[in-house]
Amino acid sequence: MGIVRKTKAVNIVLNIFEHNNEAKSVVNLIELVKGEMNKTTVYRILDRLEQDGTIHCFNGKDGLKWYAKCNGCSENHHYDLHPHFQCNNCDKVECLSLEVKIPSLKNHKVDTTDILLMGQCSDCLT
Amino acid sequence: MGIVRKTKAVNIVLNIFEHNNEAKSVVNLIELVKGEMNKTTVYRILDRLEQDGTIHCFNGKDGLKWYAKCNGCSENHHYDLHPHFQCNNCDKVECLSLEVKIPSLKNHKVDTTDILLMGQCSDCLT
DNA sequence: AGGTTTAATGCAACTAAGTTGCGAAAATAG
DNA sequence: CTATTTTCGCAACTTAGTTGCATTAAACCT
Repeated sequence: MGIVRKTKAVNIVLNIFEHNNEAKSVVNLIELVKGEMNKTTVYRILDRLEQDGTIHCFNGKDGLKWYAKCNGCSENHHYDLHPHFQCNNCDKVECLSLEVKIPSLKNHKVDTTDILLMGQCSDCLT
Repeated sequence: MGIVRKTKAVNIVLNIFEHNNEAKSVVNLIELVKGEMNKTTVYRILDRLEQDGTIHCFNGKDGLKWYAKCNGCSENHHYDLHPHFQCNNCDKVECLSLEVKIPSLKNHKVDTTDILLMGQCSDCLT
């Protein structure tokens, strides 16, 4: 069970994810809402939103935690298997709506994947 | 330019990677050589071995740095594009020698990939 | 071999991400 | 409007990883 009360802080964080579709690092989120709430609160709200299936979590290229809005996820099912792209130049992360076929492994059960492509984004290529 | 001097500490670290083929987290490596060298030294040796193409670096499921021996890498070319598998139960990481086909993205230049599969390893399945 | 150069190490102090415990504040139920 | 219980703020903490500097030890040179 994730969010049970719609507090001011929860709304602020939700707003950020609803206004643009970009993934955000926790560090960046904390910076964005500095003055409006405490960093502990940010971590806790993100946890709860993730449990609800509202957002999903993954690791960026430097091992930092990133979050982005979910599309079609619920508390019980996380369809987070899409890859992410992070720009080596501007650090921006995009969710990619591609299917990446993972060949099945013998004697292994694969539950989730974390696929990060790195390179130059369209803005930084020009 | 990575390793220029074969010191006692370098040999200890190299030995660990040569003796078994498993990937190791930096945290685990520091624990393994505690008493024989300083953690700063471990980080610096790993940096240098990576520059030489002897080992390669990737992020584990919790954002920690992991290293494993390279196969066919050199200082100038890193063929590290193979995926890794990390067990959700015992945390062990394996290098997978599979090709994962990444569909090309328009307006993006993909330089490297970091692909982590997570689930149950063969030891933990039985 | 012995002395010199310079890479590598140890140590301590630091940075930054993320966590924990607890008392206070604020949603929501009744 | 009050009581209950979640959520928040704060401060203190943990842990991964980094930095600067003085010391040690490879390797190079005659």
